[in-house]
Amino acid sequence: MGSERKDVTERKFAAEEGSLRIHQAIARQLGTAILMGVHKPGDLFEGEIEASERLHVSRTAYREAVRILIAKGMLESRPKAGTRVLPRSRWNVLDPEMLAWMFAGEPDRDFIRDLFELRGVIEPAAAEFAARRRTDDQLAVMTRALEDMEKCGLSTPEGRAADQRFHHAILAATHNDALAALASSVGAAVSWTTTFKHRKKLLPRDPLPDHKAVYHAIAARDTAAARSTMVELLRLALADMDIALSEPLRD
Amino acid sequence: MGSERKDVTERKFAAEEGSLRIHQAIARQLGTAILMGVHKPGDLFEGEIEASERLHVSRTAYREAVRILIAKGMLESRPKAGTRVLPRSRWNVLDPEMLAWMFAGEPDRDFIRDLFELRGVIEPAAAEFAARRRTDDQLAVMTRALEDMEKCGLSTPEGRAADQRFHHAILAATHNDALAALASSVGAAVSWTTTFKHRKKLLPRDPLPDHKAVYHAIAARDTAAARSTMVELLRLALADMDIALSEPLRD
DNA sequence: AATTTCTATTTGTATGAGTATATTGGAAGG
DNA sequence: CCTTCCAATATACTCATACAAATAGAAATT
Repeated sequence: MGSERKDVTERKFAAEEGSLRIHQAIARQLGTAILMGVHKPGDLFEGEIEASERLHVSRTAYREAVRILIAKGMLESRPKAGTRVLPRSRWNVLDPEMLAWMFAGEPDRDFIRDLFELRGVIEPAAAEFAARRRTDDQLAVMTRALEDMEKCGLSTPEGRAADQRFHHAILAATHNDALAALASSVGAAVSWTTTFKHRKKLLPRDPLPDHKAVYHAIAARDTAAARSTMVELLRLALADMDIALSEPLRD
Repeated sequence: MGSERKDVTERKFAAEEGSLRIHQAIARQLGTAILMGVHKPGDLFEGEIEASERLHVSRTAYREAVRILIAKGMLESRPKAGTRVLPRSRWNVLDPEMLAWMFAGEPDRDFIRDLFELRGVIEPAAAEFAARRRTDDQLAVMTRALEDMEKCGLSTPEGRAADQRFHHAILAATHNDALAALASSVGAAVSWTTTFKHRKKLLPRDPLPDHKAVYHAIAARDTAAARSTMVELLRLALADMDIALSEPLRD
């Protein structure tokens, strides 16, 4: 009975980090380790038996975790050759789960810059499409998101969630599944913006005016204004991030 | 011994569709079924035992396949609740493997249109960044890709591969991992362009001039020209696709 | 030196038993 | 009659073990 109890606590420990299923917990653990550079591209993993024993999980659970990471382009595995980390260029860095893993740890400043640059490419165009194609329902979602932002403020989790909902709604309103798939990437960038701002304690400029300008342009189906107001919103958001100060954009 | 032999043939059959491991084959089979609408969002899958028996594979293999699809955002599974198809908005439609599955079957015209629109957003900006940041090595890759395109022509698989390499090299030359991660998506769109052209037998306008114009702009580090030539390249590519004719762009 | 064959190692697949968890229906309480 | 709570139950999840397949690398052969 003592040993049974020990097993249970060990399992709970393994799954700790957020009450995930074990394979998910292991995938996350390995995934973040890779993202943080503990395992570099080209590195060979230990064998399945050793690895699963060291992590106190069954081989089944460990293998399912590896399958997840393979599906995200981080690993490859072949009999006799073992499982090794793929080059960064093969990683699906825009995968929502992967972005969440990055977001949990200390963010890679270079990648944040990349994400922001992606935002700069995607969102103005998205705003333009949204102004042209949005339905009234989609506009209503933006309305509510903006109201929540105003009510809660960006210092609360609810307010930040509303901010993400607003940008998400714009991408959804493009009626383009490929663009909409980038919602999590854009959302991650949005999230990091406020996080950085908060960390630096530079008490925030009110971001609502920029958002409202975009909103009104989309509501009025004014494509040119939608693009330009979004560009302005991004310019201000970028200015808010100390990344813009400490590392004044390459080129 | 007879039964052993039967087992072997059955397994080989299950894995057929390209000498993949069984879990990969099942993942692909289920994935394409979902993409083709056989299983719609919200649909519940049969239980693990039934499913694995029907497919003549072990629960282990079936479960690993499901893990892959969950990692790509297509499924979700919880004890007692079963495993069900997630709404389309959750699918990672830009995942390279998923694009390959789409590409194998009859393509969804709407999604091709979406992909092309994404190209129109991404590639002009990417060309501009590439003109600014490309290294000589990266330019050399483009040079060779262009040579191969010229040598082989777009009617050969080698030529088409070279076409993709060219566009890939541009994204790589942006030095932006987030943009580079979209290479497979852009590549899929590129690939479909020539496929469609070929299918309609409208014997191809020579695409080399457009490509060379972009190339020279990037070589000369002329950002404005890089953008404008890429826009022109995309305009012509779009015009080539009968999608542009039969379904004359929404809006 | 190049080619082929062998073999040892590693992942892949199968099976069965047992656990954990969330849903659902029903009982207790309002 | 409606709401809240609880327990029964179906389902995925985890584990342990055994065996099969594949392949990288060594060894033998030409």
